[in-house]
Amino acid sequence: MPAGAHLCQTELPDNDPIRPATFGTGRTPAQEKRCTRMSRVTIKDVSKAARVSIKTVSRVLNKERYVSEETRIRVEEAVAQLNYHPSLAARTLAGHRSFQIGLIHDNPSPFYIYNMQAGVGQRCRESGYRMIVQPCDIAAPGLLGDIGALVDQVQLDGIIVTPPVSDSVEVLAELERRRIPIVRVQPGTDLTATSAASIDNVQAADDMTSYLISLGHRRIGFVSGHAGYAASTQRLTGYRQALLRAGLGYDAALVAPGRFDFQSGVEAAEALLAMDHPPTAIFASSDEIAAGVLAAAHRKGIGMPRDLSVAGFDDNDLAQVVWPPLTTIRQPVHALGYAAADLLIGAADRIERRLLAHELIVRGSTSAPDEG
Amino acid sequence: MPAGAHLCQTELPDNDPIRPATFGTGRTPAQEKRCTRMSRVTIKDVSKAARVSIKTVSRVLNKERYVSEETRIRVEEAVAQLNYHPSLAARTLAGHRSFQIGLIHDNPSPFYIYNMQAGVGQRCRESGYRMIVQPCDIAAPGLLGDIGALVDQVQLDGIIVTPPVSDSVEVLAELERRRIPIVRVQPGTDLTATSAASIDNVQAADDMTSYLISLGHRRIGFVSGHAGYAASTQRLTGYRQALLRAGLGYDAALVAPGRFDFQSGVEAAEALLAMDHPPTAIFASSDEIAAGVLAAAHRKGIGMPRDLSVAGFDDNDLAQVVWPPLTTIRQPVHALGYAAADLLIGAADRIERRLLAHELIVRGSTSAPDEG
DNA sequence: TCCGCGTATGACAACGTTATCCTATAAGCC
DNA sequence: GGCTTATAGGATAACGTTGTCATACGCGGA
Repeated sequence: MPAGAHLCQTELPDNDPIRPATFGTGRTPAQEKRCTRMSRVTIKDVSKAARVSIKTVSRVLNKERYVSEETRIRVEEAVAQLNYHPSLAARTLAGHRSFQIGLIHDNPSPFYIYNMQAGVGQRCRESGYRMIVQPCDIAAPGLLGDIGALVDQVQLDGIIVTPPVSDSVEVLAELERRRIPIVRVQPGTDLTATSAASIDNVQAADDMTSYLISLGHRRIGFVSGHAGYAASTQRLTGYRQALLRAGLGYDAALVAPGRFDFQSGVEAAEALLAMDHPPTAIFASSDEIAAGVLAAAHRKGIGMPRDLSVAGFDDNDLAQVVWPPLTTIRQPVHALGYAAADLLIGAADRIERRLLAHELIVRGSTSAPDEG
Repeated sequence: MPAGAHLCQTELPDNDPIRPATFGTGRTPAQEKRCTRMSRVTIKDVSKAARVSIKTVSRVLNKERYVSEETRIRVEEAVAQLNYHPSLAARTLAGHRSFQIGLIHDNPSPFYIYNMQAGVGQRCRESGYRMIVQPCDIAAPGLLGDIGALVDQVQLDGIIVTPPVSDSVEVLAELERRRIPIVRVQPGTDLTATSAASIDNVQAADDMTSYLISLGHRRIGFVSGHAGYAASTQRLTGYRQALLRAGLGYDAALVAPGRFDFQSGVEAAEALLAMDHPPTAIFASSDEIAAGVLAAAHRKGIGMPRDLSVAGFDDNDLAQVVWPPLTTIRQPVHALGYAAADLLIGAADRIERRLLAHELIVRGSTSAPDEG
């Protein structure tokens, strides 16, 4: 895949009489260089055009001090005129910044990844950084090696880790050994170890549960998320906390295990709805799970929200697409990504935690329970 | 964000008596280097450990010829033992390859992006490439400049462009000026201009339409995709072609404009179902649109599939989540991404077109029309 | 006048690889 | 034996930036 391999065709004809096959080319290295026409515009070209040294061009590019207004303008004009873009590789090699940050994820939700990337990408663009996305499998044996290789090879300026990788102590240790700035999204453990961007999952689950209680529900089922995620535990905690505060008591039989996906929602709903005293409302730990609950209820011919209220968590695209549309908690995923990138790029080197606001979104999937 | 700024603390105490503040350090550059403990493992360290020259190490890393088995093993052992990872920046600067490929998209479907990235990412990992993801806005004024900057700065080895950017002549021209290998996903125009990975949209839409006809439907509505996408036109062509072949005739009144999203499906369905002679089946150009059609039909109390059959296109997660689950065309998005990356990394420099197979998936949203 | 200091600029050595050229050895052939 | 050829490996110059240090100038104060 040598991109420019064919560019120099015309310069050295094979039968060049000056060049006997057994000896050198008879040219100085400078002459040899390469076909100049297509070659890259470098800082040298800019420095010539602006009649300054390359160091001065470098100073302008990096907004360093001690450059006169007049010189700065001359350099900037040359840059624009030549359409010059500095080589990231050279900057990385010479300086100690690569202008690249990594985004590591092993997350089954396309919505989450998509919005996270959009947020990170936006912040990157604002400061001329590049985003290297590395999907991974948290259970794969080579995970640590892969991540280490990424950091070492690319010389990342920082790295963003999303759940559930954000709570892997092995990954965290591997990154810390490399002294690279880390930002975790929604970490559940070691909250002071790194910078982080989060929402308050406990409070959010409490809000939703309280809302269902306020509608008049007394038996509220809960479908938890995947075991490896801190958010799963936190949301369960919020659910329980709201029940206890309302004096309703916590019944473990009303809690079904889920895995943040549709199928687990179907299975959990089938189990909950088969109980002698089925719940009048089910609070699912994600919109995907809630969609599964809806499907299971549809299949049983249960009218919603009249005979069963269903609530989700996330407010991704799914929430408005299913029928009935989901009452859910809006999680600001785009803003989480933006904040995470900002903690790497914009914030100083210190550890900081950003807590973003969630929001209760009421749609058609919940109502007061039917009397009878 | 200087990652390693604090690493050298212990080496040069401020009151170092050997170093008067006004003069140099009195050390040779080599001594000055930096604290060796934390510094990067380089090819030099490997060459020392393996007792060969750095060039030989380079040869082993790049699998070049003329290295004896014995030497190769010694080098590989040293690499493993030192946990050496070559600097991408240095390789890029010195060689003609950056081992990075770009993925450009402006696509509203998280599912599409997610699977595309997974496919591209998998192929990249297999060959040690990195994937730089650049979301963009095809209508933004700075688009061309952004893409040019990406290619120039990072010195990408190749670039993958997904719809609708894959049909932007401006973007294509900008990339071709830079002589960078391009692979387009699902291009609709200039098919011989670049390598490409596609499915046969016309045939797929024909397949679905023919299937609906085979069920007994005679009035089949169609909701098209967004105007800027080649796939929109192609799918409409397939729909029309199947109708004409079956002798049913093409009725433009049965075609409603859509935009590949849920809301446009709702609007299109409302229009189609308000006709005097509403269609007995609606073929939507995407699963998102189909979900909108389902929602609109639910709202009108229409029983599905009994009173209305609905078909989608893509077979993304949505198709199994909505009620009833969608009959749709499976588009191998992951495989498209893998193929696209493979065309850059694995294939020679020539232009090649890969056509991947689609599949008709029958689920509960379609049936024979109700007689009456 | 001389020194010191802040500002503005340049020369040149890194940075860690690959590419080019060169040398050394061993094998094969006349 | 001498020549060529294939194999193996080294020395050194790029690559395009940033970092370090040196230098030049102008100005205020001793």
